[in-house]
Amino acid sequence: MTENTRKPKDAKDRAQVTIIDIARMANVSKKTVSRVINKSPLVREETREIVNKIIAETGFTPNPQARALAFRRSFLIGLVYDNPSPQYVVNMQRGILDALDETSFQLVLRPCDRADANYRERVESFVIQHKPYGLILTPSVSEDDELAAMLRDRNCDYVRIASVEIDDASRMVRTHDAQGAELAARHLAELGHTRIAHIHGPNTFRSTHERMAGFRKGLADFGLSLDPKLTLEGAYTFDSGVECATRLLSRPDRPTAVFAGNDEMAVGVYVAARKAGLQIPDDVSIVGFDDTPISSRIWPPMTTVRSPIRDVGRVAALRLIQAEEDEKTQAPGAFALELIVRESTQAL
Amino acid sequence: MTENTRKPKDAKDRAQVTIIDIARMANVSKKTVSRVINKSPLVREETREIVNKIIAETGFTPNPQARALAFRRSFLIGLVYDNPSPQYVVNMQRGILDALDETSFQLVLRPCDRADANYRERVESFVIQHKPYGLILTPSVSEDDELAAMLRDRNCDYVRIASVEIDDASRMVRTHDAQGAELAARHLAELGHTRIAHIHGPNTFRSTHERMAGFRKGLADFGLSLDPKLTLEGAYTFDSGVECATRLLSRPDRPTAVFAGNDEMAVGVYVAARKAGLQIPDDVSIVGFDDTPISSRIWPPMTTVRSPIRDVGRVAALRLIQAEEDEKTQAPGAFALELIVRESTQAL
DNA sequence: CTGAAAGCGCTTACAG
DNA sequence: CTGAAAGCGCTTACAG
Repeated sequence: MTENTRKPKDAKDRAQVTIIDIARMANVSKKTVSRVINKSPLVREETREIVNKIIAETGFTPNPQARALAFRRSFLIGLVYDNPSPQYVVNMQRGILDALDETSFQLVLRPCDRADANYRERVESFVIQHKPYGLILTPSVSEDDELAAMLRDRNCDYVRIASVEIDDASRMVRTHDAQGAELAARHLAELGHTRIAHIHGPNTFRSTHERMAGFRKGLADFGLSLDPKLTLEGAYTFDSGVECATRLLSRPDRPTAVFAGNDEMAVGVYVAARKAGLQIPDDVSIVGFDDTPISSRIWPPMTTVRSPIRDVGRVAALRLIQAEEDEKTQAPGAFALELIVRESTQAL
Repeated sequence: MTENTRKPKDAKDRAQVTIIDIARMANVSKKTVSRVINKSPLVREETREIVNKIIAETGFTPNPQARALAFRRSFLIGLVYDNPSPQYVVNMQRGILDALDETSFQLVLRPCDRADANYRERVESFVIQHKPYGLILTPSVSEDDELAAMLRDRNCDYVRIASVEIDDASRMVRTHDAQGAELAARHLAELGHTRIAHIHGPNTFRSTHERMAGFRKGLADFGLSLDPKLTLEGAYTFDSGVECATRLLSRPDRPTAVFAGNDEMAVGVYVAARKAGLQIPDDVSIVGFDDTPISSRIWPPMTTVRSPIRDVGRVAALRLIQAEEDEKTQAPGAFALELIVRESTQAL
């Protein structure tokens, strides 16, 4: 092996080990090394072992820039999001990073703004320029069929996270929002509430309708229904939660329970309740959605629907980076939600 | 120009425009185009204009993978963080993305865990493999001199965000934590508080000592000092805030005000106060640090020290991507903090 | 199952 | 100020 030693290119002997070095040491062509790296089946098992051994010994890792150039595809996974809740984004990032850890894929952030008329073009430019390995789309951008069509057209792999099946199963990771909202409804009904308000998200979001439909279904099981006068459209933001709740709680027939479409708005309901001099849960029960950290930090701790966002992110990333064969042994493509009962709800 | 038209490589005529196409159209060598792209001064102004015009017309953008391979340096900016507060991370990301928007730099996430014995090696592997254009280090990893030394050794550019000058000015973005904490102390002293508790961060963090020193100084201006019995070490986490505050608030000589080293812990103080049956701010005033979103969402809204994290992120990113000449006209390398007075503090 | 040639789209080092 | 050659470290397409 000493005869293969190359003169170091700099004083610190940090000349990068390349596929050529490995090829020389293994007495094969660099193409064969490339085949081993890319797990091609067209390599004799014995050859593969020799090459892998040398790769392990030298600590060689292929240069991602060179691979990207030759592959015409980079090793970046783009997270495309347009989400009012920072916590959702952070949890999603964690899940994706869980999956990318120890791989040579990198997570790249692509926030966007659906209100921006050029937002699809911006994503498209990114795709054209950086040729990401794949994109993960979170609600509500995940619901944009035009965006998805553009990506297919551009031959860019993607996974859509959504509460409804809006694409091929292989390109979807689903969260069963309706079922989660149903749990919330049943919980409130079981506690004896009948005058129940719902502050939902923007009508342009699929999740809004999913959650509302599930909530309705849960109520219906107890012979209850959603009073239109107690059903308000929020914006999934804290401020909109405060505003809607202020209106609801000042009504003469004030609701005894409020189900908010996400935690951000639910926290807004807390503040509106306090400002109105109401006690939680004595005067009003509150249920949120997402189980973001704030729900357990606020007082009283909030009953909410847990969406396993981190798991969702992990599975979405695995979808993109795993070979098709592995995919069969893989995690589920849909996640059930669970109700986390804390202290913001109580029997009437 | 028609004679330069190349046969499209695929049906959709999406063969990428390359530097060669531009060179042909401009009647120069590709090297000259390269010089224009890289803003080399060694190009005649007239030539530069012609080339730039054609670049603009064709919408050409140089392939980042090819550039990275040739440059031996990628266009990725890595955010290296090990921070207990998700909000800090999100705000930092936003600021960095503000700066990278419309450039061809991409933000890549590199969370790490200082408790992991191999954490420096992990960062090092990333640097060796991906050759990032630069790294942004946030507290507390930014305080690790060994990490910085490794990066210098590896010729990897970086910016450290910290509350004290621990590196060359060009590699630092500072937040004046001490000065911010001083504002908090003066505020509480002016309100007439004298039995003031402080829950600080881990002793291993520089920010802990900066904030504590500033707080002490502010108190001293009013002839007050920090009682060691009312000074507890937290972990910058919500749970540690609850725990420390529970101990403080159950003392016979219960403090009338608590200054927490960050918002996360301050929110823990809220919960401990409520559990102890105390009213905020009537029974106890609370001041946090960071002005993360939760501080304005919680009830009563929290008085806290605002750290312009997003701005800090933006400036840190600009430091990395701007040419040296631009740097002179650039934003400041240090940020003052401000006290946001809300409703969690009141006169004794 | 394996390899030699050409190429991915840029930049460096050298020459003029 | 400009360019021809070689190279960055891989993979594709082809051949055997």
